[in-house]
Amino acid sequence: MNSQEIVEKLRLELRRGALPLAVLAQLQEEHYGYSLRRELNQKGLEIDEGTLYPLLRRLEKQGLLTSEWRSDDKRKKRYYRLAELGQEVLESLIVEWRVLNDSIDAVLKEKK
Amino acid sequence: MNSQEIVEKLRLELRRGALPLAVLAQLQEEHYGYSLRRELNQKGLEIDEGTLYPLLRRLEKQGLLTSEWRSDDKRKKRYYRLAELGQEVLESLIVEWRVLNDSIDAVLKEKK
DNA sequence: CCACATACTATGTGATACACAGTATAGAGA
DNA sequence: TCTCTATACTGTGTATCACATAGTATGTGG
Repeated sequence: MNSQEIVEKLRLELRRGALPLAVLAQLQEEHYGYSLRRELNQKGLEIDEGTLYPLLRRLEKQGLLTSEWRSDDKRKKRYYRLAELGQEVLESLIVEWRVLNDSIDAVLKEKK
Repeated sequence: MNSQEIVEKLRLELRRGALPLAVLAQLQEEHYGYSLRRELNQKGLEIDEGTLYPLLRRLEKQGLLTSEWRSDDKRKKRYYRLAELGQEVLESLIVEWRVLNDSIDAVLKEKK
């Protein structure tokens, strides 16, 4: 395994944990899977379909999201938005994110 | 599963990806496992022994760290420090960390 | 009419943090 | 001396989850 591959793998791990946070935060506005993916992509968070859809189902199963099949134009889409529980969880997660950031900053500050 | 448990699980996932980054960054100074753990704990990054030691071995196996058994005082300890490859990887990871931060900030900024 | 974007589903795999348990030494206080 | 705690590391099993890959199906522009 070369250095490039190692970095790539660590990069994936790094993003992995941040995905639920990003998804929850983004779903303060209603989105369907595809538009959510586009939105996150634009903000620099590439997320595979095979990652996003199961994640959405998982978060819904946990009661953090609600969803609804609708056909606004012609196609049927599953629209997701943050549930009340999701809002609470999101707020806690944001706090955790800040804490984590401070910790990492503390480690990086020393020598960098 | 209640809201508390969900948050806790997501929190773990969040930190998970950041651990290699923190470990690599901290090992710009030499440390043995125990002192490394103490150091990270102080900075707010609690890391289990069962997580840290395997992680160290993995990073060494990938050539990012070098280690050496030594008995400075009485006890024998395995001292770790960043290898040259580790330095490169660390620098890339820091860049990725900043990118991720910007992305998350972009998502959070909208409504929070 | 056909290539492409859209929109979602399904399955298998590999990586890995953590739980839990175990081994062993050193130092301090009773 | 005995025991307790901190130190220091190893080993095994499990659950979770992102990703790879493939498949289904519909709308749209040329």
